[in-house]
Amino acid sequence: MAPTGSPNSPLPPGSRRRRLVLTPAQKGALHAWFQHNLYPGIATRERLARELHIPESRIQVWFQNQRTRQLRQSRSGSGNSQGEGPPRRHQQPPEGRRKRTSISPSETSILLQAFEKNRFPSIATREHLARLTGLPEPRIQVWFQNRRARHPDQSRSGPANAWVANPE
DNA sequence: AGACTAACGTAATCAATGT
DNA sequence: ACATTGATTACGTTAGTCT
Repeated sequence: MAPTGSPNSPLPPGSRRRRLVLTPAQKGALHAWFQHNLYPGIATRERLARELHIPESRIQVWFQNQRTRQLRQSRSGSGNSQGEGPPRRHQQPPEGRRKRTSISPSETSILLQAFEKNRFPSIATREHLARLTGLPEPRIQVWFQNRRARHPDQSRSGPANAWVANPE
C-alpha cells in the first residue's frame, strides 16, 4: 500500500513557483550586500534585482532566509553569548519600505472571489489574478496571506460567531 | 539518502490611509 | 483616536538541487 505516492498531498504539484537556481556570482553579490545590511529597503532590493536579474520578491525572500540561516548558525555553533551580532535590529537609519499598494474596490472584488474559491492559490492562479487585476503577483501573494490571517475559516464550529454583526 | 536552501506557511507587528 | 489593511519581520515547514 501507499506505493510511490505520498499518503496525502497537502499541496497539488505545480502549486509553487519554480525554484530558481542562483549562480555563484549572484550568491556572491547577495552575501556581500548582506554583510553591509541585513535589512535592505525597497530601493536596495530593487537595485539588486536589476543588477542580478532576479525578481525583487526573490531577493526579499533570500534575505529573509539568510537572516534565519545566520542566526541559526550563530546560536548552535558554539556558546557564543556575545561578540557576534545578536538580533540587533537595524542600527543604521532603516531603509524605506515599499510604498503601500492601493488596491481598488474592483480589484479587491476580484481577489475576494478567488479567495472564496481557494484560500491557497497556486502560482499559476496568482499570476492569473495578477493579469486580471494588473497588480504585481507578489502583492497578491501578500494579500492572500493577510486575508487568511484576518479572516479565519468561518465554516468551523467555533464560537457563536461574533464577527461583524453589522450594526445598524 | 542526506545536506542545503528557495518557496511558502503562520503569527505578530509596523505603518499608511481613511474615518 | 481608531479601524482597516498593505508590508515586513521571525521562525517553522515543504520541496527542489546537488553531492
